[in-house]
Amino acid sequence: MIPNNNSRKMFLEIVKQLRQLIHDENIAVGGKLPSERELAERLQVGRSTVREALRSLELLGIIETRRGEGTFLSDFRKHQLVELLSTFILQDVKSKKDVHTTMQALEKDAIRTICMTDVLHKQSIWDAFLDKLHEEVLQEDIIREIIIISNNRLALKIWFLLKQFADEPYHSFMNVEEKKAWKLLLTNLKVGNEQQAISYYNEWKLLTNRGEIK
Amino acid sequence: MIPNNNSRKMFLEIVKQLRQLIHDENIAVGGKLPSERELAERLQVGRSTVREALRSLELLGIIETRRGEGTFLSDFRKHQLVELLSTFILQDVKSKKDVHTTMQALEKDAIRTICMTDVLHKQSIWDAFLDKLHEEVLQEDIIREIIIISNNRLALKIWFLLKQFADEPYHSFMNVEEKKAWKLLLTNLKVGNEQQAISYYNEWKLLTNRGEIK
DNA sequence: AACTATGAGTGGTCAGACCACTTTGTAATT
DNA sequence: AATTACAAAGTGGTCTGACCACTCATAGTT
Repeated sequence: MIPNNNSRKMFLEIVKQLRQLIHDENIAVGGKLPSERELAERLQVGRSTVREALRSLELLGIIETRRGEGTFLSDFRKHQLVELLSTFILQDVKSKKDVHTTMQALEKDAIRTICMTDVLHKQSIWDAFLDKLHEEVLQEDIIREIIIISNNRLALKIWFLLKQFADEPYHSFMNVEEKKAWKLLLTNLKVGNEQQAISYYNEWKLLTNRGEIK
Repeated sequence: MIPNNNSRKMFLEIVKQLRQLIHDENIAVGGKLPSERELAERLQVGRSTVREALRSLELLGIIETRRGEGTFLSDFRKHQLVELLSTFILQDVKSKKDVHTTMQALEKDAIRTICMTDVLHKQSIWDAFLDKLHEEVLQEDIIREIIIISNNRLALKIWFLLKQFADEPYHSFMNVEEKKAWKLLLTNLKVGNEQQAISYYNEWKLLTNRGEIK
């Protein structure tokens, strides 16, 4: 229960336990964490050790501290940590390509899952999406909805994380051709035609890659 | 020169200065940084403040510390962020089913990618794998190889991470039936027959889920 | 009722003390 | 002379206690 062995790095253990604590106490974004002194006592470590863990999470943008007030869980999906880290990490083209490839894997799987599940593709929501195509619609909005409906929250979260590293097609509006591909995709989706749906997905992907040189 | 104002967050300043120091002294990857005590004196701050900055960089994977030896600049291209953030993301995902589903999405995509790419499926390595099936072989070993060959390092990283949360089929050896399914899978894989390969993949998945109640 | 002062609570920083571990140099042994 | 054993120095890991600066609620004053 108490891994206070010396060989292990205690501050990493505290990071782990903080994660657990946030989950157990159901602390929401913006919520307040226990004070450093209280954490030290509860976790049976010195305050400096707690601080090392907290400072690490702060640099990551996971928490936010305000002197005199306390430590708060922050919305790390927004903050600039992605920019900070991307300068170190996903620099080379190969990595960016991996991001897109992996996102496509998740997207296709969502489509396939929906096609194979009666209760999912036989929903009236697809007609609502088809209507939406007459308005201005962002590429990412409709895809996000599809992944949501596929009912894999983990995949959704990973996809959401990756999207912040991906730049190209997701933040733009659809043009006429893309809307056409989506119309065909959705039409096949709502009758559970996996083959055709994936086929039109691939067609859409070819369209969004306009201008990109690989 | 010395921003020891109280309003500013000192440890963030130290992070900045450490980056400057690494640049100025031209410390290469694997090189040694000054000791914590020396840094504290040179930067005119307490050792604990230096440590908070160092621990942050360590959690980011930018530096590496070895007790008794010192602090070293590490290769930050092996990004730790996906692991870190994903573990924080995974906290509120209760269902392990999502983990399995997502892993399967990555696995299937690797198989499909290989089938669709001549240079990948027309490799002699598949014959080597078929030979291996005569020995004791772990489920995860062969899948890992497939994802590696699909040449998406990000997907591999995510898959590897998820595997730590998934216990069921991956850590066990194959039985006779599973080997049979794999044999058929690999046979179709090496001729690029995507449909059949996926089909036998699904068959294998049914086998590994023996005893599991969903 | 509005304002002020005070104190409790919180994060920010520092100094000093051990501990555990690695390396290195030196003394003892062979 | 070579090897071994041991002691010391250096390093990161952790804890403690002490201030400081700041925020906030509240008791007290006007």
